[in-house]
Amino acid sequence: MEAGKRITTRDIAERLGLSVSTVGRALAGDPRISTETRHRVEREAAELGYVGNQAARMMRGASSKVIGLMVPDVGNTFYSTAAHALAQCMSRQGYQVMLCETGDDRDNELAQVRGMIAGQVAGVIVVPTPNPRGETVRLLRQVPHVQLLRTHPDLARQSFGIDDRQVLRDATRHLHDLGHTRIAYLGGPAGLSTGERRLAGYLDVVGDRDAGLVAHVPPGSAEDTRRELARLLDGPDPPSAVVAASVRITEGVLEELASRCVAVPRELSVVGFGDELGFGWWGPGLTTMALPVHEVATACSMWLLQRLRDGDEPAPFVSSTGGYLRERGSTAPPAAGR
Amino acid sequence: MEAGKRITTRDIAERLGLSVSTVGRALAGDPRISTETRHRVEREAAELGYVGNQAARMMRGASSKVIGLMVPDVGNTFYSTAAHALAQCMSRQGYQVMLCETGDDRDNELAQVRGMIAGQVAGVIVVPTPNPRGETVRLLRQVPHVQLLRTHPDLARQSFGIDDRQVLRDATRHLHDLGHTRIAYLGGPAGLSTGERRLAGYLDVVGDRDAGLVAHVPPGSAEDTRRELARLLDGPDPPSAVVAASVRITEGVLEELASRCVAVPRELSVVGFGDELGFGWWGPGLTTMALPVHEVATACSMWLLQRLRDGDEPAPFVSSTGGYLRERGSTAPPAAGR
DNA sequence: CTGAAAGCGCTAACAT
DNA sequence: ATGTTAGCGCTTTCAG
Repeated sequence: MEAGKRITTRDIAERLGLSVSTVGRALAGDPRISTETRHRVEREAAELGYVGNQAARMMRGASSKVIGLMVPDVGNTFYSTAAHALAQCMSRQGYQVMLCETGDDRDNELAQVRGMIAGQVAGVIVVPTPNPRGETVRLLRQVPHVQLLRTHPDLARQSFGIDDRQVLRDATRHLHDLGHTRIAYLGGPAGLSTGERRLAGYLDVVGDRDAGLVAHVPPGSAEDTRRELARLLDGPDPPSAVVAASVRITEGVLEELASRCVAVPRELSVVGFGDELGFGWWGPGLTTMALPVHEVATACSMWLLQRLRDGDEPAPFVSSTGGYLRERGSTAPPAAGR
Repeated sequence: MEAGKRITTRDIAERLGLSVSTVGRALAGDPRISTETRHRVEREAAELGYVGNQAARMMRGASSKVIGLMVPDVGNTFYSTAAHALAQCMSRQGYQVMLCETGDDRDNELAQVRGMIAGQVAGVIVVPTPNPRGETVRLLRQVPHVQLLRTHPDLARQSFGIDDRQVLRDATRHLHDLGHTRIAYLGGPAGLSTGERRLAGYLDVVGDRDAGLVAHVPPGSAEDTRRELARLLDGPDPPSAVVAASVRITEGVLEELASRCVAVPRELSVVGFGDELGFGWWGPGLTTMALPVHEVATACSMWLLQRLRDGDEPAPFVSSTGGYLRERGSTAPPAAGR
């Protein structure tokens, strides 16, 4: 299938009876090279399909034009949206994206970081796992990086995220304002920076009153979400409303409610997290918090690229963008009987 | 933020009073090195946070442990599903994924290929654009690669895809068997290998009878799909059923039908392409063709990794996996009046 | 304007 | 069991 050997500057030099340095200079557009020689070189290079060897350039200290992106799972639209935004920004500026999935596992995360460092990435955009290994932190510190969506205190002091607390506060307040007093919260496992802020936003509105209605769902499986929701609904004194605190959890909630044929919003009001495609079709239309993931990811990559260009030590910087409520049909005042 | 200098074998060697080759051999687990020395080296390496320089290794002929993945758009769940499958396979085998978006633009595609070749990827998994540039083809041929989901005749003779023709034949037959005689087809632009096969599958069932009901939608925008569908529905003698021939088009169809409040399946039956999250929630539940994208992508990456391991020239090989009909509520026999 | 040579970090052949 | 040397492809002095 492939021709094995790659064309090098030396191939071009020999074929033209020049030295490698002349060829190299011509290709680099060095003004000292005569226009005619430069053209000959360029033509030959195009002819042979020459592509420079990035590894060799990097050994000479060139930066790599590769940005590492570490996300828990690109299968999750939350992160594939971010990956898409990044890929666009990066390619526009001549950078490439090295995609790494951590699966939210710290050892996996470390292995991936090792790979990126070994591959000499120019910078890293990381959605850190809840509790990264010390070595992961040390390695990441060797390279310009920025945190996306989640933050861990030991990593870069620069981060771009969603204002998780505001998002959940607004979601919860919407239900509160409708008159709900038993609002259940379905969130991710404890220990995640975002999870804590989302819970705080919820508690901002309900106080400690509904502590019994807070459920922490293990990550990953939709089944867990469905089970937790079922537990809440089947328990004594069930909630009249539910807020979901992640995209995955929202999906699980929607599936469970659809399969149980719960009458939304008559029996139960629901507010989702994120506005994925299809949320508008669900039942009466899902009222949900729309999140600017694409915009945040774009800003994040712009910032990193700029920082790579400047080269200087950046000041601590935390960007936190809010979401907004998109009202559809899944919320209403609680039924009279409750 | 970062400590600038990376630790090299030489740093370790100097600190331990050894030569670089001894250090290199110790790190590589060469049996000639005494266990004690090896331990000293390993400890020091761990201490300093040594990570080998992949660029230097590659200059010595080592392969890069990086697989390039070229897709039109990771924002499309069709491809993010594939990316997820790949990332999992690859990381399990110690490989990394370089993610490239072509945006279905051939010049962009060429630029991305250049970047991958320059970066010395070990192999490439490509979803080719409809009409790649000659240079793109020449460059890809220099490196082990395989085609995913789409195929272009000038690229690798190895490909993993969906049996597009069967998928659309089954979708259309389902409507035909229900008694529909005016079945509209909404597909991608002409020129794409998959588009032609999907259209062929449709025509296998309807013959040339419904040629007036075939609409080609430009890629990318949901608006185009909605407009084409509107044109068909508002035209004289409108269809009693619609088949969609891509995920994006399916999404556009669902949005348009929802916003028009078309009574599905009473006024119009619909069969979708792919079974994305939320398709089951839409209206009466979307009857659709479920596609094994994850499985196909997994098989594809396994094959490529195996091929890299073997090193030998592979035989032409085309894998084409079928989909199956998932019946939900959006299809029914045509209304009496039609 | 162009050529010769050194060196980036690593490994493999060739010495001890 | 360890050290020395050469060279991968490229850029960058330093010499013409």
